[in-house]
Amino acid sequence: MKIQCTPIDYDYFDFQGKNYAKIIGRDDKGKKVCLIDSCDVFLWAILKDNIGEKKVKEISEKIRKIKLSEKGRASEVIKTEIHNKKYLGKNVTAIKILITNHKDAHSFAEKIDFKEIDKRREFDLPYITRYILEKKLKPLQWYEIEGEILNNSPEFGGIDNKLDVNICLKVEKIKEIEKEIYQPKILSYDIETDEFDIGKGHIVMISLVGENFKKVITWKEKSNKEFVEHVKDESAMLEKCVEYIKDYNPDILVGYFSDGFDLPYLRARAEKNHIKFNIGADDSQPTFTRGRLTTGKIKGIVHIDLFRFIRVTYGQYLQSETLSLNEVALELLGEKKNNWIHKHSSKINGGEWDTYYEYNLQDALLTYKLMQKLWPDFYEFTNVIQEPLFDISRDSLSTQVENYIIHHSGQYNEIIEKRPYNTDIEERRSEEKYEGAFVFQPIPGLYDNVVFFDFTSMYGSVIVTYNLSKSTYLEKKEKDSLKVEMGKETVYFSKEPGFFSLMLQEIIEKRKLFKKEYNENPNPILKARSNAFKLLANAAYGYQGFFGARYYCLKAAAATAALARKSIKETIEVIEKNNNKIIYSDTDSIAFLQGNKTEKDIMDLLKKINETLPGIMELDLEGFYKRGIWVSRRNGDIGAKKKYALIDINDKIKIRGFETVRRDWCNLARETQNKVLDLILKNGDEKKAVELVKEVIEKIKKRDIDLNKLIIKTQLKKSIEEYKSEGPHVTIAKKMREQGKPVNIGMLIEYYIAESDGKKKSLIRERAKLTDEPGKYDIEYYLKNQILPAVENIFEVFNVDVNSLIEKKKQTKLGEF
DNA sequence: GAAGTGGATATACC
DNA sequence: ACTGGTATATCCACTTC
Repeated sequence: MKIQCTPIDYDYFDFQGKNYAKIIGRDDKGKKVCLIDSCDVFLWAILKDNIGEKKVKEISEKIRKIKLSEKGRASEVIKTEIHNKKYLGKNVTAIKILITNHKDAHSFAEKIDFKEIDKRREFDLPYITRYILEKKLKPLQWYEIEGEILNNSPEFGGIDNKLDVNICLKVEKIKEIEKEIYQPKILSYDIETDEFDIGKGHIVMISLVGENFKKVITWKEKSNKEFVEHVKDESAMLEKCVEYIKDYNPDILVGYFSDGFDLPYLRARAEKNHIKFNIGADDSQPTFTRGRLTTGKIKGIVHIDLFRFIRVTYGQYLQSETLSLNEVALELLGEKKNNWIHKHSSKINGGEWDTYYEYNLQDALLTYKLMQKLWPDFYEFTNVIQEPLFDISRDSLSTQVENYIIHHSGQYNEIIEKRPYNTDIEERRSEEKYEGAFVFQPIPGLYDNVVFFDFTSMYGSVIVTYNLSKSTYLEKKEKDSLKVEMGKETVYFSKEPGFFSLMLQEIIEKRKLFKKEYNENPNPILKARSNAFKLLANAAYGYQGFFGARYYCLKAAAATAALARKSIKETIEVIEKNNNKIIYSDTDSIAFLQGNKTEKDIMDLLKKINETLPGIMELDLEGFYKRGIWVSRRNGDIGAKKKYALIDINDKIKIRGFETVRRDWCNLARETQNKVLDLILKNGDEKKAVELVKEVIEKIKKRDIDLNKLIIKTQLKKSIEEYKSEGPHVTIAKKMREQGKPVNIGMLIEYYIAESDGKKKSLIRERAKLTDEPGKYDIEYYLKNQILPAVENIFEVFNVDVNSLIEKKKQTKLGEF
């Protein structure tokens, strides 16, 4: 039997003491297939230097005879092979130890403690990773698979009988083929419940959205809406839901925050109703792994929680202030959630139910559309990193970088470094922080004609150019090595290119290539591809300084920062020597005055600098700006770093660091500051802006401001009990909890500051009120703690004291009484 | 009980 | 605990006089 198919979900099982991969995929006709396959499982024993050939063979033989019997499983070494490998860039002799069961790799590693053995490695690779590496059956690519059909076969304990797939194949031959990018079958889901705590209240309705498929299943009010299906009770609703999912037979079941809410809730209610939520391809129920975050897994279907993917890998490129479904959908799709204020189902009137059903359906619809929109990104990440979609959608950035390394180490014949033990992690975490980026101390002022240069992928380029990594780090000075001075300390790196730098070089080159291709031919796939490489390039530096990394090397991270500092300072000097005044610089960018130079002069300067830059270091023109403003810090009179605003030739404004871009300031302060910056940058003076601020002050005093504009939003970053210092948002979170409102870690807590009602209340938190709590906003607070701080330093640039505006008015006002 | 200071906290920049 | 360091600013908690 020969089929064409693409692997989607990877799982594995044990049969008669051996491991087998169980892969769910689709064939070219859209049928669900299951592939059963196995691969060599092994670990490496790396020998110490200068062990004679004979001795190596002897040890190899000794290892060959090791047997284990653990957890009722007899396991043994199948064979051993002697190889010339590389480990951290050095040539080593290593014994490849093939064993019967992957789960015993750790135990074997512990048993191999001969004195001639230096290190044991690759006992900690997950089986699926090992399988993909060995068989090169990469997720979402296309293959021609030859194999034996399992049909009612007793082999593997009759596994094919238990699986809801069209074909079950025992793999014999794998051949990669070219085909179009796979478009998965997606089903999205969303639930509405009476209570927020998992499983506490009833599930009122479940919505499902797929291609030409929209459903809301409910046991509450009947409806004439064609998409609403009414059943008799919660239990029947859950069973109907299972039926629809099985019927639709998706590759991907997607929700928004579904790891933390929808899926565990469904599972909990099924349990309460004594039924099975058996949506797995083998009729199993979803399972949950309890880490810091709950993760919901379904056999044979890739469960994706879009929120998680967006938060770790995608969020940094979004403008949205929260990563709520509403905001993300608005930004990426231009669509919103429907309006609905959550109520217990007992408090909903008959006529309101249709609104509720539509609201629920819209959420699933948005989730479905978002999944489609982000599919190119999921696909490209999977393609580049080569781990299964399930992991790609949840892994942290460091893990993504690490998996990229693992799946590309073969090119370098490298034995993969081990994961750090807890003792290693403890030690790493206790290491002193190193000096990071250079930030130029700006002088407050309004500047005309500002030019911005920046380095492309600066840290990545530094790592590649200077070859900075764990494998190239030298314990002591060697001849022809690179010397890096970092304050008191001096470190050395080999000039022999290391595999980490080579890999990163490839990543940066591909990023440049795909970016260029995208610019010539803009399409979502090229954008996603370029983005995937950009993300890896940017994360590689942080990875080397991350305590959990296999290829952790704090010295390399410190040297990267040191050489980046050196590089930017030297570039600053060149620009200064060209008679251009430096205004600002942060990490990889430099702002300076164009002065009397033409744009061509500036481009020539850029070209000249690039000619002298080493390796793959590259300086780019970020832009020409008509005007820019830098202000002073609120306490102290020096210029504030990381805070400036620019206007370009097309009157487009770019704001960095100001309150305008901070979500923990009330909208009135943000809007006012934004308008002030706009007026100043456009007009080149402050006069109109002063008038504007006066008006706002008057409005506040007259209580003419809508409360919505005064709401302050602060994120609850940990549980209420963990706070040592109780800020206003924590007090409000406490109140919300008392009122039975949902309070979760990560939530934005909303409140406003009210006038104290009689008793003296010196603390701000004592005056903080919930948005729906009646009260009068505190005029003084909003003037002195919101509006003034937001504009004071901007006007200071023009020697205008806004403080006096408030005080003066206040006196006249007092005089009136 | 006001004033000053350091710590805790949140958020942004790159 | 789940990439790094640099920086601003608020509000609380505590000390001091």
